Amino acid sequence: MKITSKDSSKKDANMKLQYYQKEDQVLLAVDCIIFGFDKKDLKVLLVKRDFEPEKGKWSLIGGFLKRNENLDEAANRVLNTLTGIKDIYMEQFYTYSEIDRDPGQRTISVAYFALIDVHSHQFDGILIDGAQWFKLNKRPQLIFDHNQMVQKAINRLRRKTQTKPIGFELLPEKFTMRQLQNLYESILDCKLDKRNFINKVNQLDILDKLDEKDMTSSRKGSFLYRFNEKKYKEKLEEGFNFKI
Amino acid sequence: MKITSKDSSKKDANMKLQYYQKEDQVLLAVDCIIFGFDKKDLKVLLVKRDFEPEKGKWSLIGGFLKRNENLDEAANRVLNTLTGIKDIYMEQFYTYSEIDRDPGQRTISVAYFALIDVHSHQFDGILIDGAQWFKLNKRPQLIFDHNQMVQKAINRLRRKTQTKPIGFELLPEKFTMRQLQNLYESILDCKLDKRNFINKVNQLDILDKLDEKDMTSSRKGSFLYRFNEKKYKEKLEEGFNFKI
DNA sequence: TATATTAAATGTATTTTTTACATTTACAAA
DNA sequence: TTTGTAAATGTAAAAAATACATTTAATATA
Repeated sequence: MKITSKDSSKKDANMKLQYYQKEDQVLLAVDCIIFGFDKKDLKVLLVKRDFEPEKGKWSLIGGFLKRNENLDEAANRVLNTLTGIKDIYMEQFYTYSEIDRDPGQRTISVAYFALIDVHSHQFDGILIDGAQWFKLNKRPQLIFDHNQMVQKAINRLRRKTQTKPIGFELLPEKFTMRQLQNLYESILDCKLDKRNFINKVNQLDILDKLDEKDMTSSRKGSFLYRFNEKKYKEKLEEGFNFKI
Repeated sequence: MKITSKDSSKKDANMKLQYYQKEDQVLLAVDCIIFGFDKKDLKVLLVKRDFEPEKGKWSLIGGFLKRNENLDEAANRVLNTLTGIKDIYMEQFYTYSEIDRDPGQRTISVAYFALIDVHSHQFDGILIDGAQWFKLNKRPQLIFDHNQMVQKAINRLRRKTQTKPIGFELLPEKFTMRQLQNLYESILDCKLDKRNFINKVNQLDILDKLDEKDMTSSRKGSFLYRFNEKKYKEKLEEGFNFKI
């Protein structure tokens, strides 16, 4: 019975092949640039590759697309399998297709970037073997075209965080203004004026100021804020534009 | 001899397959959103599909990636084969991978948008059978996820033309200020103030004002301008940012 | 050759946004 | 109670964006 069912599924697959039979097929991979933010530094999660070719070298987290999933699903599966992480912000940004980009075999790779809160509980210590966080400007050389991918991801992140409120994905749910400023300073790689930054963020009017304070950074303590997504979406409908 | 040579090339192909043998392979397509600008209207070039499935319906121009080319090459080849157009501005922007997006067979499609000068000589009359320009807001329903692709391409075009001087790709080499303004008005779908627009463009200081006038639009005639790419690139190096 | 017509060309005052910048405050630790 | 430390706060100046009306150059026509 099992064999029969396998056969019939194969037949289905074959029937679907009727239209474009003569075309070349290729391997499709996904690679993920995983960004994290720790104190004042933007970081990227890399792994030591544990299979050939280029075994032992630093690499992005990646894997192959399977027949029964779309690319977003593949990216999430790969990420989850290799790191245990799930339900995080992820976005496809470019597809790499140079013929010899992967010496193992002709492979086209669709690159994603992901944003995670490094201090979230799903992380607590558990980084898989061979995975390591690197400060962006201290990252090692990567295999294939992965360096290029990281650079393009940084550019995209830089652009997008200025017009969409995705930066909050890199922070804990509750954060101080100073943390938010540090985040933007590290992403944009520049110094920002403290007062102007706070004024600007307050004008956006999409954060809730909490009654809690973070006491780790000073005697006085600094108020915690939380991104109010509902409010943001309401304002969007009214034509509001996020802009840092 | 021919057979031998074929065999050996097959062997080479097989040798390359050693690393990722068990992974699924898929068809990779490219689809092109070709934008043109005519008088006051942004347009898109569509074709009546002449093969199954969905034969006879309106579609983007597309084709399959071949083993011996990268995606940019595929996009250019497909465009050239189907329309005769070559050497134009083209940019990859998103990869579509829903499992049933193409009922013919599982196909992942990498979408490109292209910008052309509708009045350039390589066009002179010769539009292939079944191809037709449509005003953006009067375009027909398209097959598969092509409507989605066009919408995303428009968004990308809108964003990018505001920060990069790619709009000129849609105009003839020499153009009037009014044509340039019409172009931006149609891309951004809004009215712009004539004097402010001219002032802003002049401040950018990347156009050459020619001694020629275009006499078709008025008795007085209006001066022709030309984008000075060299000047633009020099200014870029000095930290200049294009912004309309 | 004078007149009419049409779109092109031009500048400024006002408003809004961005920038630069220094003092006081709240709390914990000594 | 004093001290040290980062947090909190507001305003004036500069720059950028906006709103807006008249004159001009050329052809066509009377």
